[in-house]
Amino acid sequence: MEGGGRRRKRGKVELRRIEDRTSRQVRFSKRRSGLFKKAYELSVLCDAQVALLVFSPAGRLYEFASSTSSIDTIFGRYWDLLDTTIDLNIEARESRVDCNIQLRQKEHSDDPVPKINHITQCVLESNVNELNIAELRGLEEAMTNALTVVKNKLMMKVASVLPQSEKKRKSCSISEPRSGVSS
Amino acid sequence: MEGGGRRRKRGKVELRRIEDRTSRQVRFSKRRSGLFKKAYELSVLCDAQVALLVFSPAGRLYEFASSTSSIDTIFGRYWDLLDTTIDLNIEARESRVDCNIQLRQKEHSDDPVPKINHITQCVLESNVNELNIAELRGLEEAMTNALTVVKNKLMMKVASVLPQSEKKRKSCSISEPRSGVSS
DNA sequence: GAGTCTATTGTTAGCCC
DNA sequence: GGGGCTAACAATAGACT
Repeated sequence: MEGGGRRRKRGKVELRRIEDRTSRQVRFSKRRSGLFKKAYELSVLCDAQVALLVFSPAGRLYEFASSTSSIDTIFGRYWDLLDTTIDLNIEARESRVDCNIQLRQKEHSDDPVPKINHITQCVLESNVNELNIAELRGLEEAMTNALTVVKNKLMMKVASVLPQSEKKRKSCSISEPRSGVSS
Repeated sequence: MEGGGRRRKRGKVELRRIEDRTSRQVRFSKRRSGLFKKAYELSVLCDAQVALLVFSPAGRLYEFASSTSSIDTIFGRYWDLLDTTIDLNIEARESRVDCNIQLRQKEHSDDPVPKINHITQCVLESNVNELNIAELRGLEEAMTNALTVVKNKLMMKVASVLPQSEKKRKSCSISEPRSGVSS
């Protein structure tokens, strides 16, 4: 078996991106299956609701949801917990940009201890035309995050009023094409 | 070490719900941290986008998102792969709802500054959870437009400070990493 | 790519505090 | 609830098919 000496020397795993493309792909495949197995075990053993989304570097989607739920259900529950307030005040002519985005987790009935998940704050003060690069980056990121939240809220809201039979229909649309599951 | 005999006899893990409440809670806590660690390692080692949501039986939420993204972003990407036209369908059904935010937006489509100003009117102090579908759609569009303006400003700003020889290259964006393993 | 093998590292069950 | 300990299991890196 071993032929010419020991076959390997593993060494501890360094926690950084694997540079070699092939090796990274192999690692991804193996660790992904391990991760999904762990997620499954947690959901069964401990009766937990688990939703897991993984996009490979190539853009392929892998998903898991604990058996009693769907991904949409679990993420919807997540969003229901977020008490989202977006206070976006931009007055370009007044030379002032003020962007404040907060995502808070509401109290859960079973758990009286409120937990703050995210507090993203971006307060910039100047004309949008006079913002420096760092400020523009901050504003861009804050607005991107806020926009994503709005989109997701919208989707959940829309889905909640659609007939069940239409919720999962994938159809052509005006959205730009994306890379995705090709299988 | 073994003192008065061996301390335990583990046996293989049975894949079924742990009945004892305390034991299940302890298992959940330990396995959850293990799962999140695995998710983190996968995202770093293999450069994958990972979103993980776990609800404990008690209803407490635990979440993880790979450092370059947020849960909202990753789930939005997931949704984009599946349900790109739901909002269009519902728009037709709900067309009787007045989308005045959207309409006002379009009046100024040639001038970015008034666009941004309109966000003030649309979003100021609004609670996203309480918006209806039409309002969410208007908000989405307004924010998308404003974000485009910010991105363009940023691009121009970056170009203006680049050395002449690099101006023709598309500049890479430097986004700072976020918190890694959430616990 | 995916599957097999095995030495090695990594995880965790059952205790304790 | 959380943290530490250690032995018993489990996951997996590297090599090969």
